[in-house]
Amino acid sequence: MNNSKRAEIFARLAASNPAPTTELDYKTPYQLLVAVVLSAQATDKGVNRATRPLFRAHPTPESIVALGIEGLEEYIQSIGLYRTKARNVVELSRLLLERHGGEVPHDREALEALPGVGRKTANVILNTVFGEPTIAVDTHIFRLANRTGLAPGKDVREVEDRLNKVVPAEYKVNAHHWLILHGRYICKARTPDCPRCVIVDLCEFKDKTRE
DNA sequence: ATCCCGAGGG
DNA sequence: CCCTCTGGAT
Repeated sequence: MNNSKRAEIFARLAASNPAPTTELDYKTPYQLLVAVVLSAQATDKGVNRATRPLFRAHPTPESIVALGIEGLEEYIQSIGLYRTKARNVVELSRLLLERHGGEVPHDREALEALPGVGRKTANVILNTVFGEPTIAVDTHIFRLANRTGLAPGKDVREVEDRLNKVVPAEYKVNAHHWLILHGRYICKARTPDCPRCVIVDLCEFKDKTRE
């Protein structure tokens, strides 16, 4: 796929998507960090259902640490991987207080040093909280990038590197949100909604119904 | 490569 | 019933 085609794809995604936003409910950078950690292998709806009452009762790292692992498990039991996540979130909150004054650090190394936080989560925070031009490649974006031919790669890191080379400068900060929304609602895993897709004509996948 | 883990979609 | 969901750590 050539670059003018790619530029056209980003232009259309920009035009067809609403203002960039996450679908996770949160009020502070800390809450976003917790919500993203909880979202691993879980749906955003499920995460929001759990975090709404959680954040109402325990909005801060101090409060989550006080709540403790077992207490947190009760809030997030309906999410997959809840034991690991409860441990990670309480420990992560403790480390935030210990190392960063309870604030979410604007620093990739510091973020990835927190339990439960890997490259993908760090990229979401850097982009959404700090406005950096990072692209967090999740399952949606990985599928979209490969399927369409936009930025094919064998693993998540390769797709991320290719996307970073290919995204036009003016879309760097918002590209992540448009890509993920398109992957989630249009270029769906099982049943892609090609009739409603604004880039079908540029897509290498358009005639197939399955990968 | 495998485990952690449960809910909901198709 | 099988698969997927905004992964990360071992």
